Amino acid sequence: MTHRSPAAGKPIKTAITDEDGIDFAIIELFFFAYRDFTSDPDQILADYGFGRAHHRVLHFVNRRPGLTVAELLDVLKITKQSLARVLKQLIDTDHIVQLQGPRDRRQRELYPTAKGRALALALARPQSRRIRAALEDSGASERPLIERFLEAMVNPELRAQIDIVPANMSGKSHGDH
Amino acid sequence: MTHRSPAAGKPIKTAITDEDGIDFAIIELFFFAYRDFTSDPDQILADYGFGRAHHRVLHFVNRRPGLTVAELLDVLKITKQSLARVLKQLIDTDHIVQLQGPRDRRQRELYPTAKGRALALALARPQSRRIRAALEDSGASERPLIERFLEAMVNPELRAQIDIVPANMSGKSHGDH
DNA sequence: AAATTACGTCAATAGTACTGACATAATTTC
DNA sequence: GAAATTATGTCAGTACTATTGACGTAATTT
Repeated sequence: MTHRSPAAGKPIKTAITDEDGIDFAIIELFFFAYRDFTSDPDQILADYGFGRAHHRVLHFVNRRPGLTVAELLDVLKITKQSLARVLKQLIDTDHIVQLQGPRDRRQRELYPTAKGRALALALARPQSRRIRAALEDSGASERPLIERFLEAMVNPELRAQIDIVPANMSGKSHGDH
Repeated sequence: MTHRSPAAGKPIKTAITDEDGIDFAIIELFFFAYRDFTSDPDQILADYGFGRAHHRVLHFVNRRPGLTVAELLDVLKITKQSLARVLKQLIDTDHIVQLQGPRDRRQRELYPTAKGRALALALARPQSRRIRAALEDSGASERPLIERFLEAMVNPELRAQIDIVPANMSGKSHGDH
């Protein structure tokens, strides 16, 4: 089986290019960029026995303290069962606490503890450093443009999730969407 | 267990912000953007019984026809065993063929078939559309800037992988790195 | 009182990844 | 030519993240 099987098609020896107007350059850059962007926190998480799923939960609980389980599922686009294990571990290790919802007592509002806040910051630090360096490389004044591009990459109907974020205003000023 | 366990820390009710100079806005945008960017091909892949791993292999074999297994492992940053199953499936379904290396007969050069090329294009099409739309939203002239930013997000020592790509020159002209 | 909602949990399964070990063929080195 | 190294393939075992389906409980709504 080291060679081609009898019914196999002929090998194409030319590289795929921008034929059909496909933007392979940016597709590939996006893959590499995200691969390395997530590699920073992955190393820290390994020390805790956590994975990427824990990071995402921790991030959003810190960003929107008091969100409910249902809201978290909606943001992460995963199922209840997938969240269960990860959330349980974060609660057992005292990174997150849940409080009974004030209006609806069935709901669990999720909050970070001091420990959970500290870990979220530690995980975000190398990512933020990478972003700052990349912004400087491409001209520091270009931040709003990068933000607009990334936001435009998100499905329009899901962009509402972004703007839920309470207070990330430090010169954003993109009130035009 | 619906409430806090006795030893649990106190809930923090304020949202994490740009304290410590952490760029949460872009961290989060990058997560959302990549989530939706990969959701397009994921739907197509499901029809074939393939996953994201198949997509990545297919992409790079089309981008660098004739690359060897070792080179592919290096680009994907996964292990031989992880690649094995995915690559075998792509070969069995006649999307990829392997030829004996001309210089070194131990090597397997990987090439796409017409079928594999077609699938790679089909997977890239919605992603490219998304990128084009996002570029238009942020001003069509900003493409080189977005490219520079994404490239700067990649680990410097790994940037060599990007430039291996044979011919994606359609007005790139960023020969300054 | 009945239906619905929010959440939790159990069981079974899948996809992607890992480490470690071992085998084979081809090339390189001594 | 024999020995070491290299490129690849494969086997066994494990882990993490995710899935679907089913069921249970408490609280709210109808």
